[in-house]
Amino acid sequence: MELKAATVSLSALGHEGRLAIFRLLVQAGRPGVAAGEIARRLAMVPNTLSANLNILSHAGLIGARREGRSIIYAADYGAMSALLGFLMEDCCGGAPEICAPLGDILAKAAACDGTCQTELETA
Amino acid sequence: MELKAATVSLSALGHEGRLAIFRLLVQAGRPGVAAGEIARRLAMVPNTLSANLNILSHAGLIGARREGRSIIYAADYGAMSALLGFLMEDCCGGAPEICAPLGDILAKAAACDGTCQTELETA
DNA sequence: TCCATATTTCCAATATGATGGAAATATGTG
DNA sequence: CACATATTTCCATCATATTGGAAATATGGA
Repeated sequence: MELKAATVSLSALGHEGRLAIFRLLVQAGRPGVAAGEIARRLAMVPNTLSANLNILSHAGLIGARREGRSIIYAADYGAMSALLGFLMEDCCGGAPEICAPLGDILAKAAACDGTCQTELETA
Repeated sequence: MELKAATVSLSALGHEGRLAIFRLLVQAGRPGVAAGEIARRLAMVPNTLSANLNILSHAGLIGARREGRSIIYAADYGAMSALLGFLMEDCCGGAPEICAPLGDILAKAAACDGTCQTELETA
């Protein structure tokens, strides 16, 4: 990933509504969530939601598929991974003790065993 | 970390110049880099740089200390860790196989043994 | 075909962010 | 104190993002 693409992704996430949408989809997993359901859960006006979904989608952070009358959105975990990797590239100038805890926390989150939420909260 | 704070951090990073600054500091490690040195390396006009450093600082992503005539900026690895953790909170709805690779990549980055750059590039 | 549901597109008003020149402040030096 | 260096603040301009109402499009069902 290069700088420009990362900028697009981060600025897409740098918006309260879009970040809420993205997190909802990250937590929802592969099945994803229909646009209408997102609007209901986050209390968003349909057109605003649509614009924001479009921005996230254009940034590559989420994907969409049609299912009957609904359009289902889902997080793109590969894009998310690339983005986080980019942020941590050459992290801390080779001093492991600085950024090791960072990896620890994230490894726990990736374990996805149900305990990761509380462990993250306390971190 | 709550939604609003994460939004501030992400939108601070969602800008080409600021993201370049932040990565430079993340790679520089704890010693940090003087403002003037950042300006030189990234070819930025002093006042624009100052404004952007201020935004990153206000978002908590970087810290500053004065050293003689210079002001030295350094990445705040704790804030970075909290931000990445927030993005991955309750990741993927409990399906480890989806976001496990994400943790793998980041664990490698956190290892900081000098090989992490190439490993990240290929990921 | 007609209607209901789901989502997007169009549009205009408003707000927020980015930029750089010039001046101001702070520190160190002779 | 006078001067050079380092960085910030002030300010005005310009560009971009956000918003929601209303209309348009797409799908499925009677």
